[in-house]
Amino acid sequence: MGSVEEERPDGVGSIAHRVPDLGALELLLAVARLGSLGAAARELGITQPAASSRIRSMERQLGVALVDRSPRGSRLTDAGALVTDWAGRIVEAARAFDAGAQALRDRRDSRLRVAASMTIAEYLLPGWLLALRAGRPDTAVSLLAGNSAAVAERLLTGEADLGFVEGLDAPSGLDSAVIAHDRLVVVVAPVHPWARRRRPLDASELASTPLILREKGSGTRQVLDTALGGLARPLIELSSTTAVKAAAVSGAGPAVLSELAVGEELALRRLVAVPVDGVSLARDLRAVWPAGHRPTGPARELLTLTRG
Amino acid sequence: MGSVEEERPDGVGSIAHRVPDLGALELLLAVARLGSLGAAARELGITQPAASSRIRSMERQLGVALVDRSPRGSRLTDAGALVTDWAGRIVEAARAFDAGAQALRDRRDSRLRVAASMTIAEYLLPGWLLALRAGRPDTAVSLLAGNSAAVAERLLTGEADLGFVEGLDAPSGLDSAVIAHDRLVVVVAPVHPWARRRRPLDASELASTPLILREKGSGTRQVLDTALGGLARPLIELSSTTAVKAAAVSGAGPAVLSELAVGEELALRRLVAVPVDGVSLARDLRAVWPAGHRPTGPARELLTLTRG
DNA sequence: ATGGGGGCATAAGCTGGGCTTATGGGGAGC
DNA sequence: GCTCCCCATAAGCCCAGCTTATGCCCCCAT
Repeated sequence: MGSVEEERPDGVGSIAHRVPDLGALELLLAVARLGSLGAAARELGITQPAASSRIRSMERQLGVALVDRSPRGSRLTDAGALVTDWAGRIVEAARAFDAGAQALRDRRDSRLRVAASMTIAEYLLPGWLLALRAGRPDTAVSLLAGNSAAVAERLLTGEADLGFVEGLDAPSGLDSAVIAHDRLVVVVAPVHPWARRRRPLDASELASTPLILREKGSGTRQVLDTALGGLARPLIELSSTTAVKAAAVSGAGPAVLSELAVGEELALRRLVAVPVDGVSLARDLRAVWPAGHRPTGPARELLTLTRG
Repeated sequence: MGSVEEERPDGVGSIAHRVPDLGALELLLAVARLGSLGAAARELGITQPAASSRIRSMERQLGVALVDRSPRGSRLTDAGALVTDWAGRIVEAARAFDAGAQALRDRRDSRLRVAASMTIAEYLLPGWLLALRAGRPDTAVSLLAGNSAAVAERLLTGEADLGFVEGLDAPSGLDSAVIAHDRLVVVVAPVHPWARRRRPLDASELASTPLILREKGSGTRQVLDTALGGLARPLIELSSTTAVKAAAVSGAGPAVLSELAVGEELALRRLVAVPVDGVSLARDLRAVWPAGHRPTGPARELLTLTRG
């Protein structure tokens, strides 16, 4: 009201200006945990005035009082407790990001070299890396992402210690253990006619409908092509899972994705799963390693984590 | 190696310096979606050089090439696709944060005033608000968090249109619909002796063990006290779910929390659930409204979302 | 072949947010 | 009453990120 600014209809567009940055959120979490601005500042290696000012500017930005200050410490307000919890989820995602990014970078002198398919690297590995870091903080992990064949090759040439692939059968020359199951799902935006569909799609219907797909060569695409007999018709081909999801959410058409990739979207009903019949879209997720060389050390540790 | 910096053992402490800020992550997502730095820049309302420089500094920070630039556009590298997906999850959490924060602030002239218990406000409402915003972008929602009694009062005095509470029975004077089920769980860090325990805990054992708890008066605490006959022994009392989780994860002792609150921690094995027997820790999550006044308009919309 | 447009990079300069140091006031405990 | 631990304010510094102004490259259409 009264501000000209952009022509954005408030709620669309850059969220970064409306959400405090990660440093501020971490600070808030520290304040919640430690009960004082000064203590939180010390933990983060900044000075108390810096913490004080940062919390205050966060309160100004959000328009809500977050902490009750007193000469004996600071406690969260009710709103502050909520905000802090929401902040925790952002920070959690950031930690997963960091764990993954570090593995992408560490290529040198890593004690554990992992090769994984895209889907697994995207959705499962960061969590595993976090858990591993919790138990073995000094284990440097490197990550190479590629398709099943690339993973197998890395293992056989000794460039990787442990691999993860999705698919119906284990690559030859490798031992494997099934660690989880996955399934491709057909998803549409809630506004799409298929969202209300009860009668399952069959193979021919799926094959004759233009779909939003990953490009040829991706594991997801291969499974679908195989299931349909090489007939999947692309509406558009996109280069990343994220792009496919975004297109589907925006209503461009039906997409086919791993259920790992759309779990959250389904929960939030940004996407709706369409029942499918007569098409085998299931696949296993496997840990793989060179035949006869049971994983030891950090690799064994990681393998244990993945099976729980 | 070679840098003095902090005495932090790399992996501990402030994550904010190792993770690009939200603006950069949003930019990366836009680049992935639109296929060009310039187009992404336009969408975010910045200039092309700004986008170029920001992506470049993000690549420098992460030590990984994210996009392949060409005179005809930019595409993600393999590593970039991974990073973009991980970034998407941070941004998603940020959107939930924003939706929640906006509801905390909007107190005035909101078309839908919601009152909710802490647990529901923390874990479920942001997702609902996002979904609501997707369908009805112009619905201003305000959120008041409080215990069941407070929620009931807000509804009865007309200060709120729709409420959400957790508990065994619906407050009197209100109509209600069960929208989900919840259960308190006993959780410990993986290093805690109870983490390997097979034999379920019984009520007396739980009552005689000092626990990390929310403070008296919180809904979670009340359910536990009731289940144990008012006997829960606090090891420490903390003011927020986040603080309780952090204490439990750090191994301070067993904590009792809603399973909604610890879902992610259990999945990542940062916490382990301890089996419990002979203590009724289940509770319903209910939508509530003044008796006889079925929700209409935006309230009905939201109610539909919660049952999906 | 040639000009235009879309794509990206580099350079120079400005601004503001977030940091620091320095200082002051308020409550609790020995 | 002295001391310690809170927090707030003020003044100044610095760098990250933005903008404007260029230039190069490639493709395509005229």
